[in-house]
Amino acid sequence: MIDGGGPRLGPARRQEAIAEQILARGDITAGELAELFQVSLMTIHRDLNELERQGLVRKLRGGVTAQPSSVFESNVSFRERSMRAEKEAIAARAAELVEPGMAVMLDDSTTSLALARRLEALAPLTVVTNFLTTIELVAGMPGIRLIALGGDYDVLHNSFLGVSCTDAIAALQADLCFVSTSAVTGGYAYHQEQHIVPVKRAMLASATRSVLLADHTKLTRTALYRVARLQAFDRVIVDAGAAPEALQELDQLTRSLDVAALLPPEAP
Amino acid sequence: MIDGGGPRLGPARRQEAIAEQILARGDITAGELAELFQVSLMTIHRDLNELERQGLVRKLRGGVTAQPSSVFESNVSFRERSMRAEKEAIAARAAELVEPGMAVMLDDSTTSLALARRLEALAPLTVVTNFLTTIELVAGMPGIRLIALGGDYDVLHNSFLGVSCTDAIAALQADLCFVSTSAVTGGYAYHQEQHIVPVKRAMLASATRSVLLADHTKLTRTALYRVARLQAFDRVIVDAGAAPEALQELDQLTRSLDVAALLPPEAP
DNA sequence: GATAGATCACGGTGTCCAGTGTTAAAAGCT
DNA sequence: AGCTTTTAACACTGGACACCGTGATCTATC
Repeated sequence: MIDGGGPRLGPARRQEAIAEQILARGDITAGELAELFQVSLMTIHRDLNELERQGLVRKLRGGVTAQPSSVFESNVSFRERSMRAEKEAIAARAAELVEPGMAVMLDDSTTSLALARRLEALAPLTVVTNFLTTIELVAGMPGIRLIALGGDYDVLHNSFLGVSCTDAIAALQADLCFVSTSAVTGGYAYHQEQHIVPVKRAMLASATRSVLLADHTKLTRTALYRVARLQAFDRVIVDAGAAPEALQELDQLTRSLDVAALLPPEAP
Repeated sequence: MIDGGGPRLGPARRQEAIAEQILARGDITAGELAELFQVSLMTIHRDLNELERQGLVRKLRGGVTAQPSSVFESNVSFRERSMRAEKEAIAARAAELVEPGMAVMLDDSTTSLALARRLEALAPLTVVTNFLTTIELVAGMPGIRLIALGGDYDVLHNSFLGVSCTDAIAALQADLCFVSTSAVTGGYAYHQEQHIVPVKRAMLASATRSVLLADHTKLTRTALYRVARLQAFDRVIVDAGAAPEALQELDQLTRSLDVAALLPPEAP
């Protein structure tokens, strides 16, 4: 009983809820979903097509099943909406490290994106990134010099990767680089996807100082590919939602740990 | 007497007309413009701020004057609207040279952009470009692999330039590259701006075959910086609006000339 | 300081488009 | 074939946003 006749959700929210429902139950029919969310069958089909395109579910005649992959690296717009407060808190703290005149490097994470939004106030600044979303954002900021990192375009992350990208990074030297990974455990930062790893490593190598950004959910997770030791980062920033024991352990393993307090919810 | 009480123009059109007016007269007051275009003073000021941001005019107290630069390299959205039919004709002809499976390189010109719009139908394909507008467009095309060329972001062209860009180009090899320049005269292709030149040259060097795209207005114009000999291009495509004698002369100077007939105006 | 010019802040208005439903046609299954 | 599920096509709608004007406020120039 997820939805007891509550207010209509936007399509994005509804698709999340549908995915959740499918992930939990394993499978379901389109008709059930239509009933559950009080929308037409057509709308459900459209949602399912979208979720299938994202690789989260499989449609078959008569219903839909969860994609049997254990990997769950969701797409940009989804990641963008989750942990928003935590990301903002981390971004705010990260912004304190940036001073006018610096060249900062940002990776293709939504946490970095949150940081990018705060950079206009710190102009003049040079921003280097391989994240198309950030590129489009920063391109509109007066006073900020933008250097884009090219490479093979990756739909899922909306960013540029591959050899061209790492080569381009190697030819630069930034004052400060901000990187986020999908998991942080046992003194190492991990990432779910292999092809992202060399890019993040190249960024670390081409920056004078580097900072790891990780919301607290990353601390209890694990992922397949090792990116770097935590000691490789000059600083690690997490939000205050983490368990005390996790923070304590982390503090032992990092050169400098920063716990960002959650900000009061903004009043638009 | 530009506007005799005709229908209200959209802001873009009006700003063009204002620029034209200023370019012709040298200077004018905000009040006169408000009267001329039948809009409020505030709107005129907003238009003038925009034109000033684009570097076309200079505002001073009591009026506005033309920017004394002879250069008139207008911005993307302006270029996009001019010579539309010609660009489409050229793009259509250029698309005939592209075959599925190829890797094609596109420069930061609106003519190339028109070509990019036609590429989805020719998938699978690899597209390489430094033009942010094209990047955003192609990123949404399934079946097309996109390789972005990074570099220093240039607001005016909405593209990436500089050493990082030429380096990235040099590391690649495309089957076919499409380039456009601001002027074509006396056996050479010229461009108005210095920092664009190395990028176009790098593209020529990194492509097996190269094509120059030029609408007929380029043939009677000239620009400061020499990009390359016309002989350096395997093919030159112009639209049918060119003067016969100009075409004849051009034919002598190019390896292979292609005159694209204007398409019938599309019926949306 | 007086005045004309420029900007700011707010609210109104029209347009555009994402999102949705309906109906009809197509495609699978039994 | 007969049914169900899925897709295609079209029209509607509500909200977002661009655009513009009005009046108040700020600023330069005399």
